Amino acid sequence: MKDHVETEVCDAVETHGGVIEKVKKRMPAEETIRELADFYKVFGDATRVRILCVLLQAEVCVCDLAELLGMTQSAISHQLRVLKQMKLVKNRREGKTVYYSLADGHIQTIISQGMEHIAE
Amino acid sequence: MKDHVETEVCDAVETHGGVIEKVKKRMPAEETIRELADFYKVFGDATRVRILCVLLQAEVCVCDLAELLGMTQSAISHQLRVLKQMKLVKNRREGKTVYYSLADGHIQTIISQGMEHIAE
DNA sequence: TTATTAAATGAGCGTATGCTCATATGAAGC
DNA sequence: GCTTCATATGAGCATACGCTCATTTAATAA
Repeated sequence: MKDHVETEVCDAVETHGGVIEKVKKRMPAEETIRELADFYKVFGDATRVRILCVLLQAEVCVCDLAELLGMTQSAISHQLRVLKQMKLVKNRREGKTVYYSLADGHIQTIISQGMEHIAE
Repeated sequence: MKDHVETEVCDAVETHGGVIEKVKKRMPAEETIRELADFYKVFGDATRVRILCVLLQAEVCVCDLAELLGMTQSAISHQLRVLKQMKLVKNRREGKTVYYSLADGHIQTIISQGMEHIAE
């Protein structure tokens, strides 16, 4: 394995090189992929999914979320911040209370899509 | 407001208790949510997304993937294991070479869905 | 058998992540 | 002003994760 610089390709089939070039050309931009991964990362935590499942049903305040999910207000608040940064939820203030709701209709679709897969 | 034991709910609006009960009843099972989060977690890493993007286009072997993505064979192999455990990819052996491909048509849909969202 | 090549895997390490705890902010009432 | 209640946020910590490196497994060929 010391032939030429950036080649670690097995030589089982000679055509690999050609396939590699073709695939490379059609790959999404690195930035796009990174954003996509960051987006899905948000769904990759049970607490956040649970929050989204609640918001799928109703607009609720932080303390209700904490009660519903049996978690600390602080923990919920931290996660809501993540969800908001990724534009998955929005909020509105009413006096001392802050109400959160889904920011986007896609979210329902995305969750359903995942459900379908795990249902096999 | 000290009506029942596990109440940490704010009393901004009296109806919260009712909403909480309703939402609770319609929540997916904990196990389902955990599985869903684990499923999306797999998409939450740029390397794995890149691998999936490659496999979206062609069936390739491990060393081709490593070459394509400019990464170690070991790193790729570790990630392929994760993808396989989650049933996102399947493989077939041909001599010394192992070819990987997508295990499921859903994956295309899921990636597209994410792309749509980040495109805003 | 031994050698070679592709892939898989375990250990270890540095970083990221999700929580807790304490504190800060913001809004209402006194 | 001060107090209370709902929420936000920073620090710290324990765990999870993704890579590297070394080694092992698997298949072929000599």
